[in-house]
Amino acid sequence: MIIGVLVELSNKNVDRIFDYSVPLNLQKLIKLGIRVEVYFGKQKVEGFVLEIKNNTSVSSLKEIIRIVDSEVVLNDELLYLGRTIQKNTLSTLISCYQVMLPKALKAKQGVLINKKFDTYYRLNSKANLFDIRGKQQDIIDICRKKGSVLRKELIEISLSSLNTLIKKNILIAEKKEHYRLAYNNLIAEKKELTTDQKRVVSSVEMKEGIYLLYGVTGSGKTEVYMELIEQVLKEGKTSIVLVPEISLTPQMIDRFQRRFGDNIAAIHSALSEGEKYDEWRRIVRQEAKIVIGARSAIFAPLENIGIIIIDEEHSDSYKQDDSNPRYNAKDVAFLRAKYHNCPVVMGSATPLLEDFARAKKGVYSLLTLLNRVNGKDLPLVKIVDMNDKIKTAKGHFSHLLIEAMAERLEKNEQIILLLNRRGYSSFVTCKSCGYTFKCPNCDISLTYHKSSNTLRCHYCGYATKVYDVCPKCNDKSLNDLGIGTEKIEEELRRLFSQSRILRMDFDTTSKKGAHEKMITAFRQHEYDILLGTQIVAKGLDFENVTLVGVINADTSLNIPDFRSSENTFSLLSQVAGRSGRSNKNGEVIIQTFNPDHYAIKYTKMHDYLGFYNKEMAIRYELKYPPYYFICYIKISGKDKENVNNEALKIKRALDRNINDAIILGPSSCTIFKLNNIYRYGIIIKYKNDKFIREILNKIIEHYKGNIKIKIDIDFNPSHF
DNA sequence: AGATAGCCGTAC
DNA sequence: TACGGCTATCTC
Repeated sequence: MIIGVLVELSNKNVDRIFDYSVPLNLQKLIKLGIRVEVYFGKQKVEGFVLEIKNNTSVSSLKEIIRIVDSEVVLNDELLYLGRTIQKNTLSTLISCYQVMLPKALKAKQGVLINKKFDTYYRLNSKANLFDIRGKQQDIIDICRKKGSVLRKELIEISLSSLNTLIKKNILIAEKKEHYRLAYNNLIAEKKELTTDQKRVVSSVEMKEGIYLLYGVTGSGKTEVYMELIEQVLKEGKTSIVLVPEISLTPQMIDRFQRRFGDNIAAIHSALSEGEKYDEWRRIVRQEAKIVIGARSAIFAPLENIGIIIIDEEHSDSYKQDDSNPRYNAKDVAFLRAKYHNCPVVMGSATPLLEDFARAKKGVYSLLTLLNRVNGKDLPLVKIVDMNDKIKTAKGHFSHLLIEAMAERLEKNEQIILLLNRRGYSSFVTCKSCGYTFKCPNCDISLTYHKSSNTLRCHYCGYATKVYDVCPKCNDKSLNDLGIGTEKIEEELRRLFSQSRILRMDFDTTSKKGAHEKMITAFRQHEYDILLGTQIVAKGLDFENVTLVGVINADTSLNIPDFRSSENTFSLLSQVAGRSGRSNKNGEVIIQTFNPDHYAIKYTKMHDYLGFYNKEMAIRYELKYPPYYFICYIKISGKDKENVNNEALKIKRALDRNINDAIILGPSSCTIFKLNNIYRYGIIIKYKNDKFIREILNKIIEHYKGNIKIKIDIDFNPSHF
């Protein structure tokens, strides 16, 4: 028997199959997708068995050292997914398999994470139970009753009696594996669905198909998901629910647990690697049938999947963009749904433009929920023009916002304040009028480069000198790059010294469980005002919140990214949706330097369709998705000259080989120099991807032996 | 990734 | 001619 092994080394030069022979005694244990340990050169490495065959062209074969797993870790479906993701993302095949598995199963890191065991005792059936009294008798009674009893429970009766019984060979110890997490298996009531929700549920056919559920904030999308999952569960099938990490709160998990008990497995970043490993094994053993998790949960080793749900589908967190493989969990969801012949349901109050376009075109089926479950209208949105100095006397707070806050506090209602920090500090804004420098070619904010003291466009490479006077208002207050939550908190305490203020941002929530505690405290009205960054915008459901204030709507508008308007509209609409979710009417106040910007205007009107039409026209004009696909190529290395030269060579090669595409760059990346590595980017806008991967593959092949130049390729990047 | 073989410069 | 650093090549 000969097997083809993919070794666990992340290098393009060894990212292929190497043949090994298998000693006779191990042959019957070899399966596709199992891991083996082999000598590779002089080093011992682990690898995945991807081929089982009888012959090879290799003249001298080595034998494998051992089989690592008792069970297959990559089933046929996962093996297939890995190959497909490799083809689509042009990453190494090994990285595609590694991304599917918990770190505990990764060579090197894995050895530190073990399964946890508990000791149990049971009665020795051959033991002589004559002449036993007192506490020993109590222990024996419990063991007789329960069969197998946890050591801890018996110690509570008497440690010495337990030890005596063990010594007399009356009790036999057993090791049982235990999971680090526990779920209640009590299954609670479910809510009666509204007519709207029922209509949506009944429109989903349980076969291959992609649905886009467009439902306004508070329209009860989660109830729809749970109803669909219940149907699937009744058929004996399994489900995956993807949510952005930020909205995978304990409340969310709790909600699913109350409905589905210990059928669920929740995978999120707050879990330790050991806990993730345990959840993974519960899934493999088919003990968990509903997997809830962020991006990587799409690789849950479930069999017989009946539905895949993608909540907040507009979220950019479904795309992995910081390391290889740069995959999108949505694409993987579509592959898995096809494999299992089941539907994918993607839901959002502000669907990603591309997805709504596909729904309109009929590629996806559109489902809508236009009314809130509570029967109330969406909250009233007021816009404050911060250019108007008379309105903004008190620091970052307009009079209108201060008055509205005072009014709500008077009524003992709660307030959420959003400090928009997205894209913080990369662009230059005028402090007095809010003017931002933009690229004349791309309509994208210019980024400040300190080293050369220039403003640059990261799309086309356009560069200009930094002005010290604002061209719009001639004021000399350029370059004030944003504000921090601490500063706002200070102002707040001065303005509302009687109120209880809770600040929530990435600094205050980094500790395990801190996020949950804060949310619970706010829900129980231990605080009046919740001040935070994006973290307060998503999915939270507080019934006493009647006012949402946005301190600065503009920062995310000025990000040098063609999606900045969409992201701003999305963020503002989402945070607005936190207001008035229960029986009290809600209000939203948005402070901005760009009151006439369409992203702000359509937020005010709660008009997703209006925004969609306007933004689509711009995308068409500027040749952005969904009219064009985008591929971003990053070329990096230590030698600036060398990197620049190679980037130019790549650009020329692309120009020669691709004809119906627009190729921009090379231009320097947002962080041009990082750890002494220089980075250049090339953007390809294309319609037909047939030849793109072919030529990019050749470029990768050409540079794979070159240690000086690193090439990263990102198809459909979520941002630049 | 990590080991090794080949190539060139410099030091005696 | 001996040593060392740099680079290209190979690992079943």
